[in-house]
Amino acid sequence: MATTTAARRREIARTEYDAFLAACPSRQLLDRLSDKWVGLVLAALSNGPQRYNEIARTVAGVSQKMLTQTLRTLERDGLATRTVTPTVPVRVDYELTDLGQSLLPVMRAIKDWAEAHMDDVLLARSRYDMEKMTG
Amino acid sequence: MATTTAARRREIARTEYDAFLAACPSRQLLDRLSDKWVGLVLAALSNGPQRYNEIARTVAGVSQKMLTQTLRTLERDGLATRTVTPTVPVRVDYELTDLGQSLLPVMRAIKDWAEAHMDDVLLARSRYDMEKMTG
DNA sequence: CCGTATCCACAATGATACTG
DNA sequence: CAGTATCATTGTGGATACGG
Repeated sequence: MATTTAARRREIARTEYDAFLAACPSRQLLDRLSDKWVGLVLAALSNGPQRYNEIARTVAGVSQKMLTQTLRTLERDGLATRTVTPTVPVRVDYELTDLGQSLLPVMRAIKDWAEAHMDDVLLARSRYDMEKMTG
Repeated sequence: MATTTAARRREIARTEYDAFLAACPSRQLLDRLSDKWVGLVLAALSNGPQRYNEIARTVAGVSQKMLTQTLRTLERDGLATRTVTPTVPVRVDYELTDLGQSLLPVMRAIKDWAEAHMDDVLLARSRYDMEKMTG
């Protein structure tokens, strides 16, 4: 009995913690921003409205599936709008909302830190790896 | 021949883009920050040096494996230091470096935006889902 | 042109058990 | 106390083919 208690308590702790994380605003935001394509699409849209294929060209490496998925989550979260013009063939424009615009300074804070300090990180990394090898 | 060319060009584009992303400082930073546990460990260490088990208690939901892995990457990237005191049993302290400290304002920018705007996002999300259901 | 649907490969995470 | 090693599971993204 006693042996199972520890495992059981860990399990409960994890469940509670998962709930806590799921409700944590910072984590929710980080989950969005850290998506492989969100940042790039945000950057593409920061220059004004864009058509689907324009974004696809700007974010050259993205697959159709992931671009659509990314744009859908942005729309769902109120960060971008999707406007369909029912011509033939159809035309779809995406544009940042005010909420989406307000995210740009945050992205820039990240970019600024990265450009200022990532070389330090890279240096630390190679030193660390070096020491590992030499013993 | 012509049919394979399109797929081939996409493949090349993806390879080049992957290389571009791998070299992009912002993406490298986002990859770190977005790690499930990095933000939480950073927050734990923001109050000063901590022992391994103290961090484990603060970040209640983390497994031993992930905590160790997270701390190792922070150390490797020069964001935290690891100090071993060879008593019996051994004592290990972790502490943020200046570089690690400089990351805290960035985390706070993220946290501030999240606390100010995530309810808007949640609202937009539920409206979007509602419209989906009602047709 | 702008997607959706399906399948598949691989990386990330956690549970568990063991060590100095 | 502070890890390491292994296995099982899940999630994420890409390729491909098809639809409005």
